[in-house]
Amino acid sequence: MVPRLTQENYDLIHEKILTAAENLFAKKGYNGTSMNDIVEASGQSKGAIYNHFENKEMLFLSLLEKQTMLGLEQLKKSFTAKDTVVDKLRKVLDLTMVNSCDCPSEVGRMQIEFMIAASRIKSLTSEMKERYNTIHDFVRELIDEGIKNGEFKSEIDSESLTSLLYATLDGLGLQYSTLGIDFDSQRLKKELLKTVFEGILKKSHKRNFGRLG
Amino acid sequence: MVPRLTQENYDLIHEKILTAAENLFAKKGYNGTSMNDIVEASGQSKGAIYNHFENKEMLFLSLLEKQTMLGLEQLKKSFTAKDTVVDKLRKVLDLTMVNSCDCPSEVGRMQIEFMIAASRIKSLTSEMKERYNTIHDFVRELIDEGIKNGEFKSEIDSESLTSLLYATLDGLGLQYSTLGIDFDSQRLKKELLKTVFEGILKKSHKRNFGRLG
DNA sequence: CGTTTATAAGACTGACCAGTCGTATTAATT
DNA sequence: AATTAATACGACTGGTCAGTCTTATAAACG
Repeated sequence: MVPRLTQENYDLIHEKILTAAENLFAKKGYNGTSMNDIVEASGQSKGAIYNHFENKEMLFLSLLEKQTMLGLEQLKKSFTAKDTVVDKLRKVLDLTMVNSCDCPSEVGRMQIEFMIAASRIKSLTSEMKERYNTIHDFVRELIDEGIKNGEFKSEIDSESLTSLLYATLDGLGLQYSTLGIDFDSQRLKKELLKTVFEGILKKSHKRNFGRLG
Repeated sequence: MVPRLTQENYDLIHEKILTAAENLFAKKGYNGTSMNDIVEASGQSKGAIYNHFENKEMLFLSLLEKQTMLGLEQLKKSFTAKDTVVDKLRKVLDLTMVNSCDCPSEVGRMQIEFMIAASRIKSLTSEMKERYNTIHDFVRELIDEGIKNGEFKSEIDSESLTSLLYATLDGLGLQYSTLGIDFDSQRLKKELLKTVFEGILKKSHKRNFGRLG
């Protein structure tokens, strides 16, 4: 390998492309953003972009991968030793609701849009599934932990419940981003927690939940 | 007006276009279906299609409108006098889960795709919002009825709960149609009902619910 | 210093697609 | 039968866009 640029310059360009793409996808969506838009915004040439990323889809997946990893990392860091599972789930909800409802970065929206575009393409679907499973498993493990440590009723089905929780968040994000429905996300979050935890918490833990919720 | 065709012929062509479009949108999605596809499948000319529908978006909205109305009509017909609100909500869920999870017609999927495409266009967003409100209000009225007749706890917020319920269904449909996640929809439905109604039903109604759920 | 080669540049290509427009057809009217 | 006008027809247009390809540049190396 005889690179034309130093590693730092290469990385700089890589980052410039990613940053420009991230802003554009967030602002104009996946389909609404053309590669030429990214050329213009990044100040890099088309040749450069196609040298760094195989195609538009792979560029998007890189972005998604990065965001997922950052999100999970952030969550794990925020967990403390004395957090109950409910506390932890509340933190997951905090992060996800910010992304899906207040949409500062519109991560949720562009992800949903891409999922739909990608769902026609087999290779991409499996990559998206993997990413979905990463997050899904993270939540399911928390719920399992709650069953094990006696916070939640033992008869609940953690698999189904995870699907439902995650689907709800996806759905809220979808409604927000497509219809622009201005949810009072704080109130909604409270209601979601109250309703769901009312159904799954053991009686002995409900008083404790009420104090915190 | 001096129509070339008899009203019956006109209606026949109208229906042919709608039927062809419905199948194509369901199979290939909104973006994946070109007007030429619809020309081919319907056996009608482009001119004919643009004579019947202002443009692709309006054709799609006609379809959506029709499906919404049919769905609500079907629901209302299925309600009986001795149905509790829980029974009625279960019927709503039945219909929606069939559309969003078993996806025989992929209504949910193409709707979601269109919502995303349409959300960049102001005029369409308001039409989608109207449609959303129709269904949302239908569910909210049911929940209010449940609060009034004493089935549900009086402190629940019917507005938030409706958003949550509907978002969950949208989210499940999204996950199914984009990731092809093969939910056991019967199990999920049970879990959703159990969790949510555990949280909102008054104690005096819970035994009754358990018998039915 | 000249060769090699990874990388960048950006004009260009080929395919697609929503929508138009001039023409043809035929039902209703006179 | 002739006229009128709603409707159908389908080749065509103008524009978009992902991705390619040729050329240019500059870092590394002998």
